[in-house]
Parts: sequence; structure tokens; C-alpha cells
Amino acid sequence: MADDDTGGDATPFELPPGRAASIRDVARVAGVSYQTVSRVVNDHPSIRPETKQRVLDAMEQLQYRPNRAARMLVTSRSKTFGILTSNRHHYGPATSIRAIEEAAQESGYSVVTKNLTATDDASIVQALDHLADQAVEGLVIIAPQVRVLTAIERLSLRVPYVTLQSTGEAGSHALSIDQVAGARLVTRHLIELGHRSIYHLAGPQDWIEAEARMRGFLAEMSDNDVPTTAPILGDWTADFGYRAGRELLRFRDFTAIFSSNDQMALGLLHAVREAGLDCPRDISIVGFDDIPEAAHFAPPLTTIRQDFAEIGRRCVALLFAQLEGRDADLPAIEPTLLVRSSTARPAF
Amino acid sequence: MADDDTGGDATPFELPPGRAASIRDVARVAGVSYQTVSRVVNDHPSIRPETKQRVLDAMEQLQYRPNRAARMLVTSRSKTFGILTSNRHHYGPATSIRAIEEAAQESGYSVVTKNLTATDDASIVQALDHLADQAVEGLVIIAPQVRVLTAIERLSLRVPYVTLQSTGEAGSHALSIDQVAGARLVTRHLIELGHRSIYHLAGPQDWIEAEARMRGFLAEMSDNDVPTTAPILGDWTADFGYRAGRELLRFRDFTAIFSSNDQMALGLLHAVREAGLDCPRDISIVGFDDIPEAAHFAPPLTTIRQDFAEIGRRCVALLFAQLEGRDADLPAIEPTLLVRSSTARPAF
DNA sequence: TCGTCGAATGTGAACAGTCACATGACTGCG
DNA sequence: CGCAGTCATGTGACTGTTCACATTCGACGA
Repeated sequence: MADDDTGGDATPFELPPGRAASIRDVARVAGVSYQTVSRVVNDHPSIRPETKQRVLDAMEQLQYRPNRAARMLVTSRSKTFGILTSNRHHYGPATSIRAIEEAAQESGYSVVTKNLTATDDASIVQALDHLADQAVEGLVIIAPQVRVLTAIERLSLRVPYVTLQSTGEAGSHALSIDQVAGARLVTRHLIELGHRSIYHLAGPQDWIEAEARMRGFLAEMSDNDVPTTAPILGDWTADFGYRAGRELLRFRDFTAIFSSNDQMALGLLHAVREAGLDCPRDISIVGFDDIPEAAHFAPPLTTIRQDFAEIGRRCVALLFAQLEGRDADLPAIEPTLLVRSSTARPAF
Repeated sequence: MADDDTGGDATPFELPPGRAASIRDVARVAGVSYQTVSRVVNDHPSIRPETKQRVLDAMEQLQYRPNRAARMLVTSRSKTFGILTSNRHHYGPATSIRAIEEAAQESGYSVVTKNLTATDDASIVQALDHLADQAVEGLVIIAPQVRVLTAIERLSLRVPYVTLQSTGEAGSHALSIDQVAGARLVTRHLIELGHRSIYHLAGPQDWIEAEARMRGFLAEMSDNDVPTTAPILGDWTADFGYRAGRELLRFRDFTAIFSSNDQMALGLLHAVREAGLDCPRDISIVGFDDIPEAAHFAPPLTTIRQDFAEIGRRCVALLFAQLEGRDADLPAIEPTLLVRSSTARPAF
């Protein structure tokens, strides 16, 4: 049953050196038609196990690799998602990206990330353009989202997209992680400790999560009838936190600061120390994100932990849902409060 | 001159809804052959400016986008580089990745990053496989490099690759950033301050840069006839630094520690503080990398700054050099020492 | 005046897959 | 015993682009 194949003679079949094996080469070696090989590759049900094995062997022998380009061309599906990110070295985004990559790959998708260097409209458009060139089938946006969103509208990209954080308004585009709830959580923690004058060091306001955290802060404060001052708009960096802290400490008309992320909180801590004050004795500071370093700050930072990996996974799930035209309604992920040593009752 | 085109009548030419415009559609609208359109796209020299404009207009009108897949198929060039990374959220790698993406894109290349979750051989092979599926033309490796390198050998990948850090030995594959020099720099700094018992908290030894930094440390120590103890092998995390610090402080038979990266130094700082000691009065600590947060540690960290962006750019340059078969000999980048407040003369 | 050259453009065939349809063999049923 | 139906496999056409090779046309030198 084995020696009836076409020309099963001494020629071990070698292909021209430069070229990689194609489906047809495999077919020839296995003694079947190229279509059969294609069926094996896509494991079509009706194929004899014996034939399948023969094809598999041939593939092994020729080191066959399906050609993505050809498949992409004919199916006009790139099996690629794009991620638009701007500060990827931040812990949260980076963790999510990793999870996205993994989840995507499980479904045979790959991921192209594009970094936004500047946040002006021109570079946003250029970045989206680049992603469009890759024929991405879906988009995850971890960037100054409001601007990107309008750019997408303007370019009339016909691609499903997901923003990493809840917009509070949008339907299937936004991932409902309750940033607002997280912000309320830390704020309540401070209030319960007895703080009555609390500053908020916010993130850039074109970031939806920055805006959501700020909303949560303001809501919790007003719910508890604590008067608020205008939030300070930062840029996520420790440097900014430091400078803001120095500025703030010139007056010292507060007992606590809620920083919209952990990096800025680090800068704040630095400024407090430099002013000869002690956190948490004189001033309580809380962060947001729980980066792996936060536990080793001086003092270890009270913060909000978010499950960034889970967020990433959900991004992919949502994208697939949109691709398949169904509505995936994922329950919101609840952030958790991590009380460490940077918060205490106010001194007076 | 404008109304002599073929059939410039009332049909505005619309293509079947689902399909995107192809080179042939553009050709029809512009009244030229598809080859001419192809020439315009690749800006071939001999094409009449007038014709070119007509084609350009048609492209604009149809919102034409060249189809990557088709081009890839026929040229068998993916115009894609792969990055294999393992701890991308670390500042250094992340910064380099961004620079790589940018530099690549300038030459019309895109970048696919693949994250290594586990560092066992199986997942390395799987990751390389995934990258190979994308038909990447070059590879940048930011990962436990020695293992990856052997995996590449074993898979007989015929792709030029660059490792982010100097191996000290390899030729054109390795990027010569002088890790050894950097390590010598900090070590000398400590020695010059008067330290004679210095511990080294190293990175995982399958990371080439970890190994190089350790080599630099040992070399500088022995050059100055300072006796050394065996380096402690860490995992780059602040958590590890903290635990190692606690362990080390039980004996306190040293006056300084050189940590192979800033994160571990942060953990060390934490342990020192917790032991009721002061850095730098009791113990000096130095890091490596100069992450943006290092300036805000308690105390601000003395460390080695590396130009990660420049490294990224060079990766791409090297890759192109390898692709074109020429030898690019880039001068090494010299790291610089940043003295902040975590180092001082030893107390006794 | 004619062949030659180069510029500008067109034609056919590849590239490596998938899809729709066709074919042949075998099974089960009336 | 013939016919329908399924299983296993094969054939031809098509995807959007580039490459190698025509073809046309005007200019120019012999």
C-alpha cells in the first residue's frame, strides 16, 4: 500500500535552494494534489488518516511553513490585531500588551504594536495609517484615547476597536474596568482615615482612565461632603510628581494626596522627604496601579491593584466578539485596594 | 488636457462594496495599465509627470492602499522585523523597542514583538516559531540571550539577528554597548570612595548583559586588588532585591552593594531602611540603567545611564547591514556614571 | 532615410495559497 | 441492479502585486 505513489524513486526531491517549500512541493512529495495538502493544513474533516500522515511526513521532510502572505491574499484576512500605545514602558500597559499578545496568539492571531511618540493629531493619524497598512483586523487603543477616537472617526477606519479603559459612555468599544470605583475606593480610604483636605494629582485629561479616576475622586469626595480643590493635571511621570509635590508643600494646606498613578506618587514621596516631612505621619499618599516596585517605595505605597493581564485578555475577547458580530457583555473587573504604609490618620 | 481620458463619462466607477480598490481599479480610473500604476507606487523614474498625477488622483479618489499581502507574496519580503523580548515592561527594553519601531518604520519596515512568558526552551522555540511564521526578515533579541541563541542555531533560522547587548565574542550579531565598561565605572566609583567589601547583586546569568556586568565588576575589583565574594544571582525584580538585602543584612559584612539593575537596587534600599540603617551613611548602593524613577528613590540612586534609544536605532542599522551583506562597524556606546545620593565614603 | 537607442507604457506569467465545483469510489436502500 | 448520497480527492480560477519581457514612439546620428 505504500509503493504505489507517483514516482517513488531515488530522487529525494530537492527544491531550488533559495525557495521555501510550497504546498505544491509537499503535494508532489506526498503523492497527492495540492488541495489535499491544503486540507491537511486546515484540518478538514474528510481526509483519510493515512493520507494525512503521508502529507504530514512530507511537510516535516521539506520543513514546510504555510506562507502567511499567500493565505492573507486569498482570504483577505490578516489575522493580525494592532495595538496603539503611547507609554508602553508603564507597568499597566506593558502587562496588558503581553496578555493581549498571548490571548491573540491562542486564536492564531498576531499582534503589531505601534508606539505613539508624540500625541499631536498628525502622529496619531500617521500611526493609525501604519496600522491600517498592516491590514489589522482589530485595534486596541492604549493611548490618549479621546484624540485617537476622533482620529479613527475621521479616517473612517472600518475596524473594530477596543479602548483599554471604560469611557463610561460607549457600548461595545469600551472595556468596562471600573476606574471610577477604584478611585472611589482609595478616596474613601483616605476619608475614613479622617482626612478632610485631599489633593488629587490627576493624569493627562485626554486619557480616559485619568479622567475616570478624577471623576471617581470627585464623586466620592462630594458624596462625603468633603470640600475639594481643583485637581492638578500631571503627565504620569515621577518627575512631574516630584515637582508638583514641591509646589504643593510650599503651602501645606492638605493632609493627603491621591496620585493617579504610582510613578507620580513616587515623585510625591520624594518631595515630602526632601521637605523634611514624613509620610504617612505628616502626609498620606496613595497611588494607583500597583506596579511591582510600589511595595518597595519609602514607605511602601498604598494603592489600587488592577488586573492588567485580565484586562488584556478581555480586550481580545471583545475584539473577537465584534469581529463575529455578537455582543460580548463582560462583567466589569473590580479593582482592589491595597493598604500599605503610606497612609495613616492625619496628625491633628 | 484633462478630458481626453478613456470613457470620462458619467460613471463614477464604483467597485463592489466589500472589496478594497486594487491596482487594476486604479488603472481603469486613471486610464492606464496596471503596470503603470505599480510604477507610480514604487516611484519608478521613467513615468511622465502628467500620467503620474492622473494615477495619483485616481488613487486618492478610490482610497487606494497597496495590499501588503500581495506584495509580500510576490517579492517574498515581509518588510518586518521581529523582536523577542521577555521583560518588556522594564524601562530599558521598552525604550529600545520604541526606538527600534521608529527606526524600522522610517525604512518602511514594521515590527512584531513577541513576549517570552516562560524562559524554558519549549517556549523559546515556540516564540521563534511564531516569529518565523510572520516571515520576519530580521530579529532583535532582548531576552535570556544565550538560550535563545542556541535555539536559533537548533532551528537553523536563516535570519539575521542582533542581540541587544554585547556578547563580547560574537561578530556582527552583537551590538557592542560596553556593559563591562559601565560595570567597571560604578565599581571604580565605589572603590574610589573607599569601599573594600562590596557585594554584587547580579542578574540572571543567561542574560548576556547580566553576565557582562558581572564580568566588569569582577575585573575592576581584581584590578584594584579588592577581594570579592561570590555575586548573588537575582532575577531583576525589586522583590528579589528586597529579599536578598534582608538576607545580606543579617551579617552586614560589607559597606556597599552594586546591583545589576535599578529595580533590584530599590528593593535593596527598602531592606536597608527596614533594618534601621541609612543609605548612604551605613551602606552605599548603586544601580544600573537609570530608569526614570531612579532619581526619586530614597535616596536618589547613583547609577549608570545607558542610551537605550540609541541602542534601538543601532539594532536596526545593524540588521539592515546584515540584510545587505555589508559589515557595519558601529563604535561602541559608552555608558555614563550618574552620581546621586545613594553612595558615600564608608563610615569606618 | 534608416537603423538604433531610450523613454514611456503594456502584456503575460508567476507567487502560494483558498474556494467552488467536478470527479470517482464506495455505501445503503428500494 | 440501479440510483442517490456521502467521502475522499482533484481541477481550474482567482486574490493583488511585481518581474521579465514586449511594444510603441519620437529623436538622433550615420
